Amino acid sequence: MGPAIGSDLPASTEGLRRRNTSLVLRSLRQQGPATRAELAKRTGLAKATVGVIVGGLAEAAAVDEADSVPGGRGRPGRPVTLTGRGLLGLGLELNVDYVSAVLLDLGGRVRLSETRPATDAARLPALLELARDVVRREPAGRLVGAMVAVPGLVRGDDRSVAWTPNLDATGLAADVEAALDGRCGVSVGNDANCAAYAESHHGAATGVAHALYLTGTVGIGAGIVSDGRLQRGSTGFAGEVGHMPIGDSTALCGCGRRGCWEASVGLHAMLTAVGLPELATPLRSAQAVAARASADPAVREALARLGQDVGLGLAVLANVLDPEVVVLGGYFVPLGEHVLAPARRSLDERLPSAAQRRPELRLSTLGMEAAALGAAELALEGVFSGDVPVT
Amino acid sequence: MGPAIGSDLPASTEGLRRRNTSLVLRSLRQQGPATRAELAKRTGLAKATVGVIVGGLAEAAAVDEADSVPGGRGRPGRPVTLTGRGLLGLGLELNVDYVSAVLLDLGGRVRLSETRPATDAARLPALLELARDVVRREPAGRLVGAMVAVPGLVRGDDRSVAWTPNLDATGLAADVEAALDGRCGVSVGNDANCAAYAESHHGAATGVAHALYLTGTVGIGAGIVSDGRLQRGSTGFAGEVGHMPIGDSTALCGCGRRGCWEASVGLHAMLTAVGLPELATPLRSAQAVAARASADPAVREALARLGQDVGLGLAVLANVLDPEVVVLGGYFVPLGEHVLAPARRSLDERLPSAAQRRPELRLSTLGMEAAALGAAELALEGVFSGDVPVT
DNA sequence: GACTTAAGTTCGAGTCTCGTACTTAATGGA
DNA sequence: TCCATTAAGTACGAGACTCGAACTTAAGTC
Repeated sequence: MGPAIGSDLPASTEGLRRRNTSLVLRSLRQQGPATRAELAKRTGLAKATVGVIVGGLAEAAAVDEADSVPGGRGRPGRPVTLTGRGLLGLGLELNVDYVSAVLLDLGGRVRLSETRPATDAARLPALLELARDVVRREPAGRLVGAMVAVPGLVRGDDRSVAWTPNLDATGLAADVEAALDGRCGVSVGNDANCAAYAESHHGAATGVAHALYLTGTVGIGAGIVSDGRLQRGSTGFAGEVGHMPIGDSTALCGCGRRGCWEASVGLHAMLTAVGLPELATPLRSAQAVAARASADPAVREALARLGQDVGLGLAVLANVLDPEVVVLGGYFVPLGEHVLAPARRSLDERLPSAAQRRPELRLSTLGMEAAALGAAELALEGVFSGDVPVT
Repeated sequence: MGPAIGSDLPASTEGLRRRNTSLVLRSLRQQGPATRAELAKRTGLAKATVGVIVGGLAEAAAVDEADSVPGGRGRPGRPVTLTGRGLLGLGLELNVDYVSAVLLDLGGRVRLSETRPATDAARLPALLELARDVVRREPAGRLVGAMVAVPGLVRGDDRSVAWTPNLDATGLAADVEAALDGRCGVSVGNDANCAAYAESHHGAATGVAHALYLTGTVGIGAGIVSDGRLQRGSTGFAGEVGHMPIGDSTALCGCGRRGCWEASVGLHAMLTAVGLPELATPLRSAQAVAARASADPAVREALARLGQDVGLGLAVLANVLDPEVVVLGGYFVPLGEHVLAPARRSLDERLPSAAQRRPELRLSTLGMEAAALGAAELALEGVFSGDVPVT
């Protein structure tokens, strides 16, 4: 009759423990270190239960116990901190002109991160070598999972890739799994989705449950975080906003149609509008434009028109999704307020009613490694959600 | 650090039982009646556990046991059916020109349903009286919850209403709660959201996990069901698609701006396009238009243009949300293929890549009571999700 | 140095799931 | 007709877990 809701796995008493363990972990992540007694109050669990759970977490090297801090009345508590030394998530990114890797621990600290340039046939070998290197350099701790971010359409199975521009990603998950000696499962994700997840955990939308991430390169892609979860859609292709019919309806898009949003606000449209050439990477191109903008009012003017179309598309997205924060990444970052300010204005003009407030527009703070970082965070997700046992 | 994910309530052993009970209930709802042994296979629970759980459900009059059906080898099983006589959800709708109520049991059967015309100051009293009547006529069974659907912006708390056109909904939840003698909690929901939920359980998108519902009256509203859950957004206003800048960018909207989608595809735009007058209700108006369309090619032509703009907006929504099925409700229903066919065409033209398939476009099958039915279904949700104990 | 306060642990009771063994109710062949 | 076979459902004990109460421990306070 109805669609599937909630987990469809039977819950055993061990599942119960996992659930409550995840409760403690999330409390430590969101509200910071706390004594067992405080944790009991925060989670609603009994003191005794928290004691057992923290014991298990300490054994798995997920938490560390600080010295007691005297000061108040009564026996002082010993604060428990989520350091997560023992549990690691690996995030990888396979992109058109580079590969990168981020090794993240459960405490949210980046243990290692590296980006290497790579193109064409050298790409996949470079990624596999990078993965091997990173894992080899940090032998301590258990690798909980790994995820590869790819600029393309990833199916709902989190493994197979339906379509990628300019690069081949068939068999990617299996290749990476082999490179890691099968130390953990490997999944594949869309780069915008991964970056969106990263922004909602480490970046400009940290702690925001409803966030939208927009990345600008040659194409335009979005990642949707709703209620803290990534929205994937029925086939995994949600957030493919580049070809929405928005902006200049006569603009010719790379896809052959007219009026796609990215034909108005993609990298090429921006460069044509300001009259500057494309450089080696989108980021370099945008930096050059930003540098020119401070001197040339015509460039600023062109960027303002671009920003207006950005705002127009964001108005659509805001009306549909009602996000709290919108993060702009990719080539938008160097352009900063040149695009943000007019985007805010056209967004304001397009908000439906007085009751609705404008979502906050922010710039990404994570740089090139946003996608890999988000992939790592997603690799660790199972622990925080209680799906993966800590012990 | 990160946003809240998953339930933040501690899980006790009773919670475990609720969870597994909900597992059995969902299996019965989705896959139909089954013997205890079959249920054990379907859910992954032990036979003994299923036995205990079914016992509890039978005691609460949630399931009924049929006679054993011989035929195969071995002892025949006794199929357990989800009749849900004992557990009821009440759905109400407060609309501009009518109020309605649906009393639904856990088995998904509509026990009672009624719609009464009401306007202006008589609206709220009519709703309260209707609620009292309906509950009085079905005294057996436990009322698990009630929900009121309202055409307006409902905040994330599921109680307070931020904005409604042409009607007052302040204190609505409390008033209904009082009318029901506090027999159950009452929440408030957006009518498009409720209707969307109804379509994904009883209507044209039954069993579809990613569905989009679009209602057409004077305004245009959407309800988003993603992974079986309603998407509400950060403030509860997700799906307010009427004022997206789509369609004829010069069309003047009731909100004072130009280019809103509903200025192109709302009821008034449609009537102006075909040159027919507005009747008492949107449905009547649309029926008159449909009647005229079969004779008048100019009307068909106008509806085709309208359908094109409908498809344009759906293309945007499909790109963002990737739904499996889109259900059109409200005034679109009488117009049927006059609008659907051109909408499908313009949607096809706008799909980004070969990898992506077009979502199926269907007409709502639920009629006037869609919203109230969905509200009732939502009132029962807590039982299926395991949040509300059955006993 | 005794008292107070609060953190953390120990322990027994209660609840739940699970696997195994058992009972029950049908079929099918001798 | 009777008995083996098959499969559904139940009874029961083991194991895991949470919880509250009692207890121990480590500080500050009088």
